[in-house]
Amino acid sequence: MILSEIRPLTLSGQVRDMLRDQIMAGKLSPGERLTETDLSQRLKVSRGPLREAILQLTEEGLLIKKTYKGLRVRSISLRELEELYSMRTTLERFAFEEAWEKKTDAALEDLRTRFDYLEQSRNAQDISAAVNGEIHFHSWIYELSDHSLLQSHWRKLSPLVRIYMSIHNRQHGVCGVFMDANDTYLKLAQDDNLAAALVHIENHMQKGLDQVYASLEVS
Amino acid sequence: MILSEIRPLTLSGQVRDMLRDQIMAGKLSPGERLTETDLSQRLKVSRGPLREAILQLTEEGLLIKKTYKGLRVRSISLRELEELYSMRTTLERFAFEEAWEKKTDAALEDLRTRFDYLEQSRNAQDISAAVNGEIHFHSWIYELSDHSLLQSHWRKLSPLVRIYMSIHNRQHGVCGVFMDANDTYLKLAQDDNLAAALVHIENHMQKGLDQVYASLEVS
DNA sequence: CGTTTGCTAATTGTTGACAATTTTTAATTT
DNA sequence: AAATTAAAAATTGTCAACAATTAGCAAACG
Repeated sequence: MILSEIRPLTLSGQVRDMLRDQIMAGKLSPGERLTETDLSQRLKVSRGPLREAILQLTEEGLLIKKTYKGLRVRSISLRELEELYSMRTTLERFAFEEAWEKKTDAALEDLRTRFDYLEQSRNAQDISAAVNGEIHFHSWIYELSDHSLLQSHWRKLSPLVRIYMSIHNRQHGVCGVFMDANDTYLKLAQDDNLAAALVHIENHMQKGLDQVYASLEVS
Repeated sequence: MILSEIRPLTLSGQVRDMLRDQIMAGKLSPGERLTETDLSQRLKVSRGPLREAILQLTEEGLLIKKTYKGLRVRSISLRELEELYSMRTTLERFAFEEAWEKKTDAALEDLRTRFDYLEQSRNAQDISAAVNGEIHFHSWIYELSDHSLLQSHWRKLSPLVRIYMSIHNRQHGVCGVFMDANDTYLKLAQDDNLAAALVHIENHMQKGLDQVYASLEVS
């Protein structure tokens, strides 16, 4: 008999996950002001656990909180977007360096599975699933790195990536940012050339930024 | 008239800072179990703000919290230490790349000031001040980078660096880990050779790790 | 004697009321 | 009428009591 540990789901944890999903899904739009009383009434939860959830989302960067002033949903400026790209490039290059020697056939099979899921969600035009798939696809290298500190920094960064993708996808359709780059990513991950993979990450990110600039000029 | 914004210091914020200081200073030893009731009585604060402080310190990695199980002060294993060094190398190299073009005479003067303060604390054998000085010295490049996302990741990492330094200094005296490397660091920061500086960071960190290994073999 | 079961004490999670602070609104003054 | 002040309404921060969960221990059972 195989049993895995059951970890109790605290109320504050459930609230945190719920709010995160809502923000990702764009139900709470960027810049929007939130009040604790309203949230606690709508969620049928007292303010204690709600405040704990809010605090965690603040640490993740999804909410902005000022003492006695209130709460706003994070919005991403162009400047912050540039920072997001450069930071992610740094972390993901490091992840590749750490993980490269740990690749196995099983791990590569795992990556292909994630890729297929992503493509499927894309074709189905399911924005939410596509964003999840994109994050899950790129999480692969971090998990493989087996570097828990790096993973915790990726967990800190990924919500911002998600929120940006959600915004972008809603504006430009689901086939937006990383349309074709991911199959190159998949190919290079399967190859045996670390240097080439590192270069691709750099290009991949730069391409994403360029698309953002382009979409800004149009609008 | 120049006035900076006054932000009210909430109770939870004060508790957070107080607890962080106590952990850094080693008043709460690694692995030690803490109970909320005891802390709230000793700090003369109700459990609400205390829990918020605890939550933040958990996010910083200084405390480990398990649902319904309790609270422990973080202890650093050798494995985690290796991760800490590699992660810090990655971030600090990135910070140098981002900040290199932004160096000014005033900024370099600032760095020298931080260096002097650090040396002074060292000579005075003031462990707490030396750790603060070390962090402040190395924070310089992150501040100069003007990259707020990078800075927030450094803020996440630095408490772990502090806690490690505290432990190490208490065991081996204040002149421990980075004794001579910092003046090289200072010299290279003032020079005009980015590549050399990047290499030094790598060496700097590796040297720190080697010292740890050496001290482990002795004990 | 070792194991299991049910109880008790201790600890964490949650709640609703209260205090401190800010924002809004209306009255007052110039 | 515009600007300033003062009361009020709304919102966030804090507290103390209550519920849920865990850990320790003793009695019951094999």
